[in-house]
Amino acid sequence: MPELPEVEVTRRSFAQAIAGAHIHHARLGKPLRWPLGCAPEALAGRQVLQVRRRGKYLLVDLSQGMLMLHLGMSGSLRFASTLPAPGTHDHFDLHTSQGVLRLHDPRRFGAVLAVQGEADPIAHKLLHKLGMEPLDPSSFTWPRFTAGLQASSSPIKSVLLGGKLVVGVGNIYASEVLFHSRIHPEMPACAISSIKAKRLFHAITQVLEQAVQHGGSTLRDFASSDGMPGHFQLQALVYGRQHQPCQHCATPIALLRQNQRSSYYCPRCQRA
DNA sequence: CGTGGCTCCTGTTAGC
DNA sequence: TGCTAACAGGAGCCAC
Repeated sequence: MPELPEVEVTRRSFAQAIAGAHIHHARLGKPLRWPLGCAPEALAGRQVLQVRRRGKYLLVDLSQGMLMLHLGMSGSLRFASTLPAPGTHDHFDLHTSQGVLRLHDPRRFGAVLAVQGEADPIAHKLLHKLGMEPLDPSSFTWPRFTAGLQASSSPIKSVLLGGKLVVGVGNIYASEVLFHSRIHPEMPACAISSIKAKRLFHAITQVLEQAVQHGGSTLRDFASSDGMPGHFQLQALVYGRQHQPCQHCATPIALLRQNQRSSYYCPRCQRA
């Protein structure tokens, strides 16, 4: 379900409420992408310190070690003082002194990992290769961005989705951001002009930031952890709009497949 | 070593 | 209307 804005909105919706909570017990449902890494009983007694985010991972710091949560394609979190009995797609519950944190994930591409910390081999393997944080100006800088583009001959759409240069841009926002910067999705990253690269750099920040501010959603079924649905203020300009007129030039939006993912673009505004 | 394809799983939708 | 097939917001892994 989630790209960076949805993950960040989810984080903000329960980070304060869960901070300081003591874990009573944890419950697992069906297997997720990876095993938890410890017996659920081993989490009892630990305290939740804070919730951070790295890329699309949520990092729940505990008094001992941390939990890494990933929502995959279809995951969502709820945090409430009480929740109904778990349904078929509720695969992780963390009962605490301040409420229950629940992962709902029909497709089960998501994950909950109990690790020692960021230096833990498993955590390190997943986190160390992640690219720049687009909403952190000290991480996401123009020199690094343009150097990264120069270093790859892959199509720009693949580079954005790859997460090695910048994290958090998923399939929807990749199309949106390329439309905003008027770059064809198949353009090799290293062939993008400096002008267009600069537009892309700013579009990534602006589009993601705006999405966070508006409650996170071009997504159909997104809801934050308090159950509030996304507002849909943020209409996608190209994603999912094949055949519909481009908002700038009225040319029908086109669809192409790259690495088994759909890319939507305006063939006129985003000429190669 | 960079790159692209495959894979995990279930629910929804498009097309016949 | 009903069945089937294609497709869906991610990303690690493994062949080239």
